[in-house]
Amino acid sequence: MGVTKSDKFTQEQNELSIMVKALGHPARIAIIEHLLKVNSCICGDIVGALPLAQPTISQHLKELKNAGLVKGDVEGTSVCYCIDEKGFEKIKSFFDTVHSILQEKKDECC
Amino acid sequence: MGVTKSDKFTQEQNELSIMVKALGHPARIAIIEHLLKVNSCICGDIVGALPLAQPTISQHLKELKNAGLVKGDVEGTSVCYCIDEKGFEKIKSFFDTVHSILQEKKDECC
DNA sequence: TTTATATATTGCAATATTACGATTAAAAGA
DNA sequence: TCTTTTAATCGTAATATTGCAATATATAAA
Repeated sequence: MGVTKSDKFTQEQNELSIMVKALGHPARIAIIEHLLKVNSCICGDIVGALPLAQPTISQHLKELKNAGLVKGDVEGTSVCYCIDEKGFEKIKSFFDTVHSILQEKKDECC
Repeated sequence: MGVTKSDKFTQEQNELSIMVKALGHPARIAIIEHLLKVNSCICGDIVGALPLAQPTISQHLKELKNAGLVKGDVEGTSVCYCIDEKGFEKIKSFFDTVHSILQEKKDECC
């Protein structure tokens, strides 16, 4: 039905999947990579750097913001976007845990 | 248009986003967590462990398999699913990189 | 105040995803 | 062979996502 049964899963599972899902699009990966590359935080010139129209990028930025992966500071007419470390820490800690569990039980599987 | 413009992004961005996207659903997070919990690899009793119907889980497993995050070994009538470490290594290495870049440029941002 | 600039929002078309009942396929056992 | 068991596939309904043109909004500059 196109509708995820969120109520059937834990809050942690839902929260994690929302953050991870926000990175499940090449444009949003590209936005994050761009924000990492320019070493101060960057404004709307993300639009110039990506091959998508301004409204599309604005929408992607909104999703990244909702997921807690990006912050936006208004500065006059423009907006300064930058990475929200807290979100990335949460994701990283999940994958770190997966990795260490896999290390422990090395070779038990297929 | 509901269609991602993959051709406008790098192969790495596309591949990473496909793997990450596969984890962008609470059921698929739950499947991975389940596979980590049972310390030998587990078969179709994932269906018993999750609050979704068998065809739905089969579909989620297929997506995880396509993304290279899970492997399935046929064993008679049943199938033994387990985590594909290689996929998780790739994802982890992305988030490790993000983390270390963020460490370097501590406090430059918003 | 008018104008220019930068972003966000709206509305919509095309496509993708989620979920599951019904069915099929494939191997094991009677 | 027939039956049972397990998992995949098909078909379909409901909903979500992607992308952009057009438009709105908001601040700065003239």
